[in-house]
Amino acid sequence: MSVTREKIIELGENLIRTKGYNAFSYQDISTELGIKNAAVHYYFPSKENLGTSIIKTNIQRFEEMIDNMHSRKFDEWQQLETFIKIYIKSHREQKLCLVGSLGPDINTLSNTTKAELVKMTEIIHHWLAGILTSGKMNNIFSFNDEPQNKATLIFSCLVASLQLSRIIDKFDYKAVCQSIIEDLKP
Amino acid sequence: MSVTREKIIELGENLIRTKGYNAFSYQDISTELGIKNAAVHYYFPSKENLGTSIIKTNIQRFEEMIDNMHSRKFDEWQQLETFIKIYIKSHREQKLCLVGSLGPDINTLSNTTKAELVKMTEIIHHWLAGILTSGKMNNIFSFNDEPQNKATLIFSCLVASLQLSRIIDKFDYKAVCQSIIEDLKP
DNA sequence: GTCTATATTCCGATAGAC
DNA sequence: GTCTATCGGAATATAGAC
Repeated sequence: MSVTREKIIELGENLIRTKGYNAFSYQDISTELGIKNAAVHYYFPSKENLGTSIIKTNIQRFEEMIDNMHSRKFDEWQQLETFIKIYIKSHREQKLCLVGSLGPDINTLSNTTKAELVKMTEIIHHWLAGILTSGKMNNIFSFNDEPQNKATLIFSCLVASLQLSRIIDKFDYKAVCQSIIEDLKP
Repeated sequence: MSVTREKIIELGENLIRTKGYNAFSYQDISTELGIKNAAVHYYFPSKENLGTSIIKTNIQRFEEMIDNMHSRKFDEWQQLETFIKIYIKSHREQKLCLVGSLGPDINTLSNTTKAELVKMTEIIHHWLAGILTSGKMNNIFSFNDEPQNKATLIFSCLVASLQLSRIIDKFDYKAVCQSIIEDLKP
């Protein structure tokens, strides 16, 4: 695996999460790397190709995190907090998450890229609903809603609060996260 | 006020809410109207100009709705439900709200357009925090959080659930809205 | 295998016709 | 006042050089 290829994936992801998919160009990436924009096409023939690869990389990273938490026997609270920490980091870096940045552009994505975005979003949503279900069963979490629905509410809050925090002045992202946590306490 | 001008505003708003700001072009609008793309530039010299006007129109519409609810003496529940109905309509039409579609693109907007988006978002957020505050004082709503923070949570849920509903299959948007409402009941 | 020169298309925008 | 012909530039992408 080429180093340039990895750098392109990383730069591309950051560009999507700061400027958006339809606003960044191969030029943005090539300039940063000190090469011509066409060189990027060698690694990723088309933009759709790059977009899909970026999402695939993220899915892989997410699944590795899940595996890691399982092997370390994290309970539901630890898992949720690890997940939320990803968002707090995004907020600190003034970036959106991939779902929140690509989601609004879904109607402009190719079928393969769209399919990958759907896959990623459903994996995260399904995982979140899973820990909410088992956490509720073990009386670690307390809430009335259907876990599926509660997962949607929490996921939505995390995603859109990142978006709002870049718009609204003096936005307290950590307070939002704290509310999500408090709300689940028995 | 020209009819063409109004149609451009309407088409532009729909394009932003379906494809996103950086994905639509003056061509999209002019084709729909059966004119040349340059004709659109007569009404809106630049895209930034059109974007700003679209947001201004939305702010006006929102403020008229608020005034209307006040003059009809809507209580906090009626106001909240009227607000949520806007989102249910957006969901039915498979469109995002303006904040949820323009928000992720904020770093690509001109200063004037950005300022207008900030204004619109803060107006909505501030209004929502307001009815939550008075609703809590009058024991019409029940929640522990700071109203400001609760407003963020609810606003975020509405915004991002629209985004997620276009990605995730069999997404129950009304259930999300119902949860928001249930959660506030005393 | 890695990258550059170059083509093509489309975008936003101006100048000017009616 | 309303719209069209047309420009300059940027975006994605191909063909081919090293």
